[in-house]
This record gives sequence, C-alpha cells and structure tokens, in this order.
Amino acid sequence: MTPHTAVKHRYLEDLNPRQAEAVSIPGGPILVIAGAGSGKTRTVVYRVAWLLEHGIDPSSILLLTFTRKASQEMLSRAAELFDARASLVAGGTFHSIGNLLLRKYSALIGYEPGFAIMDQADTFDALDHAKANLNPPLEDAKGFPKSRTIAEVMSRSVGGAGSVADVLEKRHPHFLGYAREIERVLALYREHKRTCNLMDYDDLLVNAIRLLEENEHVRTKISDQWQHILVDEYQDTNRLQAQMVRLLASQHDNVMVVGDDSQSIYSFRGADFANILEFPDLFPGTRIIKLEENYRSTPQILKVTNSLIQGATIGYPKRLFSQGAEGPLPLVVRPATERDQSRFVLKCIEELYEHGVKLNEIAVLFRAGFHSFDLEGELTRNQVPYVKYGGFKFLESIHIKDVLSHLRVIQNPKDQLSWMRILKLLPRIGLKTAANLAATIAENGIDATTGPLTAATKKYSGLKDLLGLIRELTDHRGPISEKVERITEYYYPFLKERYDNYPKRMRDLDHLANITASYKSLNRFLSDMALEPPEQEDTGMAASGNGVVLSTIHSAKGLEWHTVILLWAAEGKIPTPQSLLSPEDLEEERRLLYVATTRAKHNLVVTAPQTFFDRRMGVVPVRLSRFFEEVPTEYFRYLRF
DNA sequence: TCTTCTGAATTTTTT
DNA sequence: ATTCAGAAGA
Repeated sequence: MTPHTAVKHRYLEDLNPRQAEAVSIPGGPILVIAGAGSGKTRTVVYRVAWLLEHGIDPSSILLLTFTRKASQEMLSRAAELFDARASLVAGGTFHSIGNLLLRKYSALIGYEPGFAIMDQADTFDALDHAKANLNPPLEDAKGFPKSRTIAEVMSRSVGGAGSVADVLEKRHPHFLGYAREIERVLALYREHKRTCNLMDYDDLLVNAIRLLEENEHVRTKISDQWQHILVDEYQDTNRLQAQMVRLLASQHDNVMVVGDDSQSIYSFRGADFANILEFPDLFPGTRIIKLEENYRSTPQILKVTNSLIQGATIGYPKRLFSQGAEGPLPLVVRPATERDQSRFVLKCIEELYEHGVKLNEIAVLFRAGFHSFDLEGELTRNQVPYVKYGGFKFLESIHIKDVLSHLRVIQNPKDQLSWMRILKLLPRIGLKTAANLAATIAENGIDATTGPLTAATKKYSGLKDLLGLIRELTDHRGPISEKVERITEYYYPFLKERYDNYPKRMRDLDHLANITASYKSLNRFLSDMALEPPEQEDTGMAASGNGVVLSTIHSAKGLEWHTVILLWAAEGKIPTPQSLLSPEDLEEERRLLYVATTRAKHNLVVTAPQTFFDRRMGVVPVRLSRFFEEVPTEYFRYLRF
C-alpha cells in the first residue's frame, strides 16, 4: 500500500466543503478567513499535505507562523498525514526567515555575518545607553520618556506608522515636545547598533526587505526557491511582514494566508489587521474563503462569543455556527473580593476534578500576568498543581541574561552592551567604568598587553579573571555546553552573593546548559535564544501534564480547553485603563475577550470580584467588564458565591 | 567623579 | 520582583 492513495481518500473525508476548497486550489493568492475553532490549523496542515501529494518538492514550500513551535507542530502533523518528507518544508517565524536570509547575504547590506540579535531587553538597555551618552546631553532628563516608550514609538515608526513625531502625536501627545530629542537618541542608537554589529527585531525584517528590494537576483532566487508560501495568523502581522510576503512571492503569487481579523490582539507590537483586510489589494485575484463552522464550542458558548464580537466596528462579517452537542449556560460569578474569587476558582477546579475533568483540561485566563498572583497563592496553599504561561519569561531572568552575555562577547567581541553587563558584575565597576572599558575592548580587542586595559586590570580586582575566562573560551573548541558550564562556574560566586534563592537560579543555568546540547554553532544558539526563547523549565507537575493551566489571554491563542475560567473580567482589568484613551485600543480589548471566551469547549466561567482593594483609595467597587454588558442576560446563568 | 546603599514605587500583552 | 531616585561613601 502506498501512503499516497491511503491519504488521498482520508483527507477529503476529513474536511468540510469550504476547507476542502481552500486546501485544493492549485495556486495563486488565497485568503482564508478562519473563525475561532473552525479548523484553521487543520486546513493549513492539509494544504501542506495536498501540495506534497501533488508533487511539490517539500523544500519549495515555506510555512510562516507566529512561533516556531507552531510551525513544528503543523509540519509534524503534515508528516503524519503524508510522510516524513513533510519535515523538509521550511518553517519558522518572519524573524527567523529574515535572520536566515541576512546571515547568508549579510555582505549585500553591509553587515558582518556574525551579527548578534538584540532581544527587547537589549533594545531597552541600548536606548538607555544612547540616552546617557548623548552629546550634547539631554536638557531635561527627568521628564524624558522611558526607554520602553521610546522603543515602542521607534518600532511603530519603523513599521510604517509615520515619523516619530507622527507616532508621538497619535499615541503619546504629552511627549510631543521631546520629538527632536528622541530623534537624537534614536540616531545614536542606530549608530551604536552598527558599530556593535547588532540587529534588533525590526532590523531583521527591515534589512531583509531591503535585501530583497535592492537585489533583484536575490529576490528572484529566493522567490523561485519557495514556490508556495503559507502564512498562519495573518491578522497579527505588521506592515513589514506583509511587505516581506509580497517580496517573497514576487515570482509566483502562490500565497495562502490564514487568519481571523476578530482575533487580532497584537497591535501593541505593531500588528495591523488592515493587513488581512487589504490582502486582496496586495494580491489582485485573491480567492477569499470563509470558514464559519465551529467545531470547538457548544452552541451556548458560541451565542455569547458571537454577541461579544458583534459590537466590533470593522472586519469581515461572520457568524460562527455549530452543529455540536448542547452544553451548560456560561456562568457569571461576582465574588465579594479578590480572595473570594480565588476561593471560588479553587472550588470550581475541585468540583470539575471530582467530575472527572483532568486538571490540564481546565484553564484560567487573565489579561495580565500579575492578575493571577492571589490565585497562585491559593492554589499553592491547597496543593493544586498548575503551570503558568505568559508573564515573565525564562530568558528575561537576570542570571540567564548574565550568562548569555558572556557567550555573546565570545561570539561578537564588539558587543559593547554585553561587555558592559558582565563588567558591571565586578566590584567597583559601575555604569561609567563599564562603558569606558567596553568601548576600549570593542575598539582594541581583548588581547592588548599594554594600554588602558592593562592598567585597569591592576585597578579592578576580578577584571583579570574575567578577561582570562573570555580569552580561554574564545579559543575553546569543545561543545557549547562546556562553555556554559565554565561560565556558570565562574559566575557562581556572584549568584550566591546576590540572591538568596541561588540554588533555584543555579538549576536554571543547568537547564540552559542542557538546551545547548542540540546546538553545534554558538551563533545559531544565540540567535535562537533571541528569536525563540525556550520554555520555562518543566516542574514535575507540568511535565506529567497534570496541572491546571494559568495563562495570559495572549499566550492562550490557538489553544482550547474543556473549561475556561476567565479571571478578573472587570472594568479596570479588561479593558485595561491604558486602552481607554483610544477607540482602536479599546476594540482590541474586545477581541481579546473574544479570543479568551472562544477557547472554551464545554464550560465557560466568567468571574469578577465586586470590589478591589487599592492602596490609595481603599476598597473600591468594581463593575463587570463593559463588553459583557452587551451580551443578553439570558445567555448566562448568574451564580452567587 | 563614580559606586553602592537604601527606601519607595510600580507592573499589559511579546516575536 | 525589579527598578528608581536620592544620598552617603570611596
């Protein structure tokens, strides 16, 4: 039996007519508007299998996804449907593909191939650095916007939202007077990136676009190489990414993009769901296919989600329907206080568990990472295992960044920011000294036997050891894990001195060494750490797959659970106070709520305390989120607790 | 001039 | 938990 014929019959049966249509279009631009739970992933997976089955070479297919994990999952599902050749399909994020192209063709845009990638924290640091080193210095350093604000403005501006002044006027009008000064900071920041051979996230896209635009032979070659392009979560792409799609497909227009404008929740990162609305303009002749049959949720849940999204002002009109089994009415609960809310959620989880629902089939979703702090305490006290997604990331931990910075100066000695970071660990070396030393090293190298560096080793104890370590590891030929172990050994005293919980942090560093095991190239490893941060080390309970899921709504995208409990569904939490300033931001909060509620298969529980304790104002009354006020009351059961 | 210490304030979402 | 501002200390 050949797998081909067996597959052919099965997959046509597996799909509904709309899905089958999308999957089997031979080529050209295709836009699939896929409602929540409408089998979007399945459609992409089957599309890949269908293309392979029709003789398309796997290496000529490119699958662009939101995370690398998503593309890996899709390709392994495609491999199950078709055969192992599906794993030869190129998959990844826009940033990783940009990275791939830029490493290969760095010379064409005037970069060295060993450039390092800055993550967001690096960008903040670099902006602070630029701010501090401006010449002439800032006139009014006090009222000046924080680097995270500057980073946001910069990214929006680069992403096509206009000049810095335009963005300020629109989003931060109170900083408009600083426009010129911000431009000066950004100019220094850019200069700094160049001298240190660094690229930030946006650079990976901007430079890839520039590479493709300015070099016709590269554009032709790349576009000929990837004959079929599939893009998932297209509603969360930004202008640069749309431009990249346009360039990558310049030779053939064989692009299928899949997404749901109602689930666009990343505008804070520059995502613009106008992309999905304007795709047909970018690719004339686009075939539009709507998937509206929902396979996930009960009709009772869909009634609620449909009316939530009905109030949205723009987008492709759609109304999800389901032929699935009936279920209970979604619940609304208003506990008296946050403590009571936590107690209620605990009780809810215990009851479900007693009724045979597995803990990992229950998710508690919330707007922001810290909203679940009280609940986490309650779960811990009652020994209910849980895994938390979203919020703080493994890589953002200081100790991880410290160790990675040692690796980064080995890979890229010009990386002054990383130098500064590791120099500042040493006693008596603060910001200024570190900056001076880093500049000296970046310019003269680390091996100078005379000059300021040698003088400094006499003045600062510890510097000699650090330089010795870096020299040793620069010449070191063994596996990366050995390097990490060597650095960890050196770093241990610093860790111990600084943190009471150093044993836990030490375990993180061991975990990091383990991650390196699959890497042969240091450059590759560091790129991946910036582009695709590893997940938090699995605790025992998470590894066994038996813990309640606690997640931000953003991190819950694309997932589903038997029961979803929406925590803090209250004014002041969702929508967040920050979003009230602009109608667009407010609409995004609505979509966030839509994403959260459409994750539920069987039960949806909405909870919001009646009061909130504010340090300044004391106990304040809390209203249910305004978006739920739009839903007819008979769609809910109101439970007292 | 630079570093380190202390107490106080703050926290959206993330490739 | 981290970051920030201000002040003392080297």
